[in-house]
Amino acid sequence: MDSVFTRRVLAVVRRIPPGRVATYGDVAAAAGRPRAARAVGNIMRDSGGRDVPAHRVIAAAGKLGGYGGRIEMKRALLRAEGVLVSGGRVRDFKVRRWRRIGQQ
DNA sequence: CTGCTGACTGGTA
DNA sequence: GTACCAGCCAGCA
Repeated sequence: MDSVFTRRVLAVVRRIPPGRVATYGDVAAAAGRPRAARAVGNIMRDSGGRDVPAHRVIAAAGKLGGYGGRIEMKRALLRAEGVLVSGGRVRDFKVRRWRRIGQQ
């Protein structure tokens, strides 16, 4: 069974709109634990198979972060939503970043 | 309980 | 710009 924190994190990630991205820290904050970015990463790693757009969760400063060793797939999914990636960074990160998730 | 392990982050050099 | 580092925290042995 998932812990409360895990469920909250998954719920938050599911609210990220297509074409937008959020950092592990943003998700952690939205889930109520601003400093649990690493824990969020662990949850994303184990979120395979679930109905969760984990590819929209990236690292700080627009860096891609990980994707179970399948970064190419992460880039492809983002590109399919109109999010361009170059030099290992999401372009227009500041504009595409989804903050304050949970407040609408 | 203790002690790792990370899809992390912000600070410093 | 890059590199290293301490702090962080859920999950698991």
